[in-house]
Amino acid sequence: MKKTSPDLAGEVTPEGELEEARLHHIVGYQVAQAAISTIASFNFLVGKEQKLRPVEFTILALIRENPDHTLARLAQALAVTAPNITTWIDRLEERKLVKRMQSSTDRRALQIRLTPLGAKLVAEATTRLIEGERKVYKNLSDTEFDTLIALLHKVAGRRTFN
Amino acid sequence: MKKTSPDLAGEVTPEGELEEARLHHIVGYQVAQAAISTIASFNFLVGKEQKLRPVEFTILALIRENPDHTLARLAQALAVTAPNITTWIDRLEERKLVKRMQSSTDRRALQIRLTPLGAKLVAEATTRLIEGERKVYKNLSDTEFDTLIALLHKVAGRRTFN
DNA sequence: TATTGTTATACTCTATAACTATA
DNA sequence: TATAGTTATAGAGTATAACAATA
Repeated sequence: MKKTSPDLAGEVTPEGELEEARLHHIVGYQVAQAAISTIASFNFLVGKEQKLRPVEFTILALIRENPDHTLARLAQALAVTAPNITTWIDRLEERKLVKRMQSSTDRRALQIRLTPLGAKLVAEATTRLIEGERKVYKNLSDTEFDTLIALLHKVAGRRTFN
Repeated sequence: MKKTSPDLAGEVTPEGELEEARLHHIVGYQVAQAAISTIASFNFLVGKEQKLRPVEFTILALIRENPDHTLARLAQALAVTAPNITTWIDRLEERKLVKRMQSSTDRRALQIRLTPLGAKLVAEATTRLIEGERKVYKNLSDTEFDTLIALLHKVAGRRTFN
């Protein structure tokens, strides 16, 4: 990679190291940059082999955690719209990974559960990820790893601002 | 919100608290969940008012940090394809926020710089975000906040796995 | 009258392929 | 022959609106 120097045209901005440093203190920026890494890591560890996208794993994981959730609550947890979640669940149901079940108390609502196949897939993917991430992110100590997860969980808990 | 109990159909998965706990130890999962929060936070703090999307802010921020980067390197930093970055830069250039400049050493390459207007926008957005996020994520102490950012930076640094 | 979920549809985003200009 | 960037185009993802069924 050859180093280049630009034709300064006068109407560009001058440098400022202070400004540069400030960007590193924005959580959203760092989360976005970290997400690029974790998505690539996911695809490397499980995505290709299990034919599972990050979103699909997250959906399965959320269903796994909240087996009695309705589609509406699942959509809220993923911050996507209702028609959107319908499409994703359609696809997962076609692959026999999840199953829509009618609520016994509210006949409008559907509840989503993993099938044994879906549960198996999530379990396998989870194992691969837990073991794989420790290797991928071996620049973090075990303590740092656990701290990071705890702090991210705190961030994720905040969903409303006013 | 009414609590419901599903019609168990026999082919659904039984529960398992151990499995549930394991999901929380996947960095990618926690990053994805945190990103939902930080994107919502961004839109609340600057997105609407400055008509800037998270991606656009990230692009401007990256240009701000690396003013001599070529489009190719910018695309790599964002993990998007070349045609994709062309479109984003087109839009930002139309708004007079960035400027393409021909490299003096490689006549194929273009280097991207912020215009004064672009630099002003990033600076303002940065200020809003730094102040705003501290309020939004007030469930984190200042120390935790700094630790989180440092650890995310470590994660973001890992981009290749083999 | 409000809510759950689906369908229809349009819009945005992203990726692949083909092209040019230059190295 | 390989690389930087653009254009053209198709596919995937997402959102809004309208609808049926139920609360």
